[in-house]
Amino acid sequence: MLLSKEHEHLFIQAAALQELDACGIRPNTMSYIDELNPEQARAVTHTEGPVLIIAGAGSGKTRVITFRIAHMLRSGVPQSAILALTFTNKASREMQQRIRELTGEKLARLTISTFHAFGVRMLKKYITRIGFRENFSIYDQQDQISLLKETAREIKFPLDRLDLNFTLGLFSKVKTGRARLNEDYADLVELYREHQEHLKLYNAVDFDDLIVLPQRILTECPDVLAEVREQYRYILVDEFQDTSSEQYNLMHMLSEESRNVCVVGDDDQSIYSWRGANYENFLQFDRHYPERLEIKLEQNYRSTDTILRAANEVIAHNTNRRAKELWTGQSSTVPIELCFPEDETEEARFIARTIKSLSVTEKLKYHDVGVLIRTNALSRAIEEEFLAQRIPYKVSGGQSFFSRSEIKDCIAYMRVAANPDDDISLLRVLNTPRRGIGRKTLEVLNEQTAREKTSLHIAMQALVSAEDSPLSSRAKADLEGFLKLIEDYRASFFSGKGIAKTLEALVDEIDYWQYLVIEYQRNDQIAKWKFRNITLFIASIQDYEKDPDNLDPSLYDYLSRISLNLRDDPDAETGDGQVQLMTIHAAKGLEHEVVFLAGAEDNIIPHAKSVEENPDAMEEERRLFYVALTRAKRKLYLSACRYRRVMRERVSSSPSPFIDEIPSELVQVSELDDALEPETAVDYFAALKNRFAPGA
DNA sequence: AATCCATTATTTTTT
DNA sequence: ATAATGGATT
Repeated sequence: MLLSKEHEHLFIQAAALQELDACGIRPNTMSYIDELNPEQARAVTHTEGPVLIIAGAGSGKTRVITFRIAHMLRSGVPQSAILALTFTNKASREMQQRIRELTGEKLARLTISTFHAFGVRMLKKYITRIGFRENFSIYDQQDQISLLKETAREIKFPLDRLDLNFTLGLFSKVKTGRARLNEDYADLVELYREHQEHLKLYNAVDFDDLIVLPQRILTECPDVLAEVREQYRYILVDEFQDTSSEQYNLMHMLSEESRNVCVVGDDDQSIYSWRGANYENFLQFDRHYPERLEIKLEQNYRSTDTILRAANEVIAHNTNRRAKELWTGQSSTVPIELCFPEDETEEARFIARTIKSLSVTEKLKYHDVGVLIRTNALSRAIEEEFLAQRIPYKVSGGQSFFSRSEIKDCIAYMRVAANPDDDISLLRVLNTPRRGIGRKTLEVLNEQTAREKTSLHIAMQALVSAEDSPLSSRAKADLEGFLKLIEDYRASFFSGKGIAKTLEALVDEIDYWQYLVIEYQRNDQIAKWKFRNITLFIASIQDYEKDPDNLDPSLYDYLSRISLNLRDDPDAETGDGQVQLMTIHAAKGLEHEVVFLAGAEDNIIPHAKSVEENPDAMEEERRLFYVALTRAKRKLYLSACRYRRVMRERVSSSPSPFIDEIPSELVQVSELDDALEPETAVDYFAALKNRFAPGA
């Protein structure tokens, strides 16, 4: 190919104009075409047939996708015919928002959702076709771990020989066809079978099922397949590099006939292989859609030349990638800044101080700053410093509001009301608050469930009414009371009373407040704080119920939102004027004027555990580092501590090997001036005190 | 038989 | 620092 860059552009521009012509749209009515470069325009206007868009970091991918959908709508494609699949809920919300702004239309019939949320939609509609009952529960990792423990106990699998996380990961691979239970894992075969059987018994599905079961429906019910294909004639997949084989298969099933499928991705930003993301999908796409149009977006509009060169150099060390070179017109003399703080406290202090001074000297707004970390655990020191320095910040990800024990208790009650066979949730609330149902009673119940192959709820009903019940009359009475509670509130949740109102009454009836007071008698502040969280939770359910955009506000719908993280976190504030603190994974797709990468150390990135488990992970860790670098628009800071507190010990730490892959002329090592002013020290303790004892 | 209390091991990333 | 487990206590 001897065409110069400009010639190539002209050539592609001409092709884009032709596409427009073919749709009967005159270019001058499509003003936004002028805002796109030729490749982008082509990607927007080529709506028929398969398209593969390789979109480098910062190449305007989101613009292309939103413009493309807007363009299709303007060309007369009905909203209901379009299915846009994203990877995270944040991405799908954002896409919805941007398209709404662009078209100025209500988008009630447009489907933009994550693969998992789409799976839930399908299951809600069709799950009875494959022998499941309605009102299924969705089990997250936590629930799955509890279930695995229960199952192991039941079949007397020695718990101390069971690595729960490893086993769960293996089971997930088995279910999605990425591993087999061969002779190495012969002892796990029974456990796996029992585990799956329990899921079905409890009318529960896991995250993998959300992708696998819809495929089963489509395979077993040709009428459903035809119906769904007929509806979604245009399919778009964002973050294609993060799709798993199962997700790919689902997408392929839907688009095989219409062939209008557009996938957008960047292999250099594939950072979810631990969740099944499969690089092979690019090759698979080439095979399944040989007539596809391939478009490469390589012009970067985000970062300075310095940052981009560093990122390019780093990622070039990976061997497994499609050739690609990002370029930008934005030259810069501002170097990447690297520093070596003594420990994580000093690192946090450095970050906080730098942000403060930039906000004065450069008039930088807090929300233009992103602080990236490899693991959630690294956030603590930084959060404490931000609190001390009164820097407003927002953490995305990590321990969310919904994983607090008091909220989980509420959710478990709601889940049991929706699906009484959900043993895992039932076990959680059975004796919370304490109602005298303890170990011995549970033993009897467990015997019954194992013998009769039923859920706990059914076993309880049987034992309460049985004449020759092995239970004491007191235990019987306690169980009976519990069953009646569940039955009453189940009815109430499904009556017109409202979810929030019912939950409020339930919390009141079980006297959860008293329970908190007893559980936390040494610290009544905590009890107050937790009860306040419940109040917030109830209020957020009320908001959900009042929201006119929710077509069908039911308990069931609300619970699936929560399981998919599709919810409005009452903790999350506007985000305006707040420094964004998050993991690199959570930062994908975002950009910030100034980025700090904290903990750029060996064993953190690359993460020791991930490399130890799987040597191939090295390249993925490098991609992760690459993603971190390319989030920055103007200025990038890297910091690597000399020592770090790991658990309770202070261990020495060395810089990440990836730092050495950045050309040294792009980097400036900066000295730390670590004088801590006395009044800041006072503030620090005041802030801490305020944090742990609010209002005191 | 249920609950209380001290000792022990445990931290990757997310739908 | 937190959560789960096992032994002592009511």
